[in-house]
Amino acid sequence: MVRSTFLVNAAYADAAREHGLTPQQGQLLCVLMAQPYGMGELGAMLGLAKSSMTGLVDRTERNGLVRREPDARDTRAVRVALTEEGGRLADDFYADACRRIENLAAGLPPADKDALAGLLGRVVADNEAPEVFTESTGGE
Amino acid sequence: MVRSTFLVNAAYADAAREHGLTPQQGQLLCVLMAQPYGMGELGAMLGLAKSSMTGLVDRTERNGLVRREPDARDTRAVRVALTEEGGRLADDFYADACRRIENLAAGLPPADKDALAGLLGRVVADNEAPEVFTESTGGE
DNA sequence: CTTCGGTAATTCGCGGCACGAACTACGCAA
DNA sequence: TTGCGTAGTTCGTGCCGCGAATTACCGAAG
Repeated sequence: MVRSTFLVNAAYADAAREHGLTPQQGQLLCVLMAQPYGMGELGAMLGLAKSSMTGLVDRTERNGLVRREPDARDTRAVRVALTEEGGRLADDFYADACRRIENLAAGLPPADKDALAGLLGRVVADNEAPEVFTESTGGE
Repeated sequence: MVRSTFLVNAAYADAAREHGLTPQQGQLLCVLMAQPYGMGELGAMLGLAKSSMTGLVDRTERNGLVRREPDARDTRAVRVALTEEGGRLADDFYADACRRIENLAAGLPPADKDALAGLLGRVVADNEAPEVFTESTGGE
């Protein structure tokens, strides 16, 4: 259902706005919660061109949420890391976004919520790691 | 699951791009498949400010997909309608987008697909028409 | 009829977002 | 050393979304 996607999108965007973030900047912060990454890695993870990343990191850096650090192993490369403030905001935003999305399913009985989570998890798993081992379904 | 939303978004965006549309223009076409609407109505349906609609309709009109028609009852108002070409494209795009999204669940057995559709439908129904009749669940 | 508040849409200026092409600067191997 | 590949940036373009101000009209109240 496409419409359920709109709901999630809207909930996500609302959560971001309420924390003074754009959805993209929020996503960036969430990715960086785990660990710092290089620009190229971030682009791959978020599905963006390198040139798009520069701007996104620029804006987020200007807001004091992330920092560019030199990579010890590679003079060319850069590690993007959360600042103190960025880390706090990321935690808050992440929790809030989860809460809101959880809330969308509030009308469902717990068993159905579990079922839904399980099904969506399967869909994600099926689509997240394709490419390899396309044995029987002559894909492309 | 937020990630399933990304998948749907990506599938939708891909479908749009392949038909030479932006996601927003694709959405506009889909809404107009049913019938023409005024600018204000469209803004409400798509969750956009009126000033945002003007530009979106401008660009889509420039591509020859929609047309502004005067409203017989109200000289101020405008009806936005699909052109011939826009109608064809809307049909194609809509079918394609549905196919792609359907495909995301291809790895699930039919029974699970039905279950998923049912659950998501409930979530949508619960969230689409709130506001009224919040009787027992002291909502908000 | 005139006045006047509300409404439909547009215009303007701003900023975010995404892209590709061109460029810099470095890593690395031949 | 030469030269290819890679990490990031810059630049120019276009889409998108917003709020504030503006234009033009509707409709009701006086």
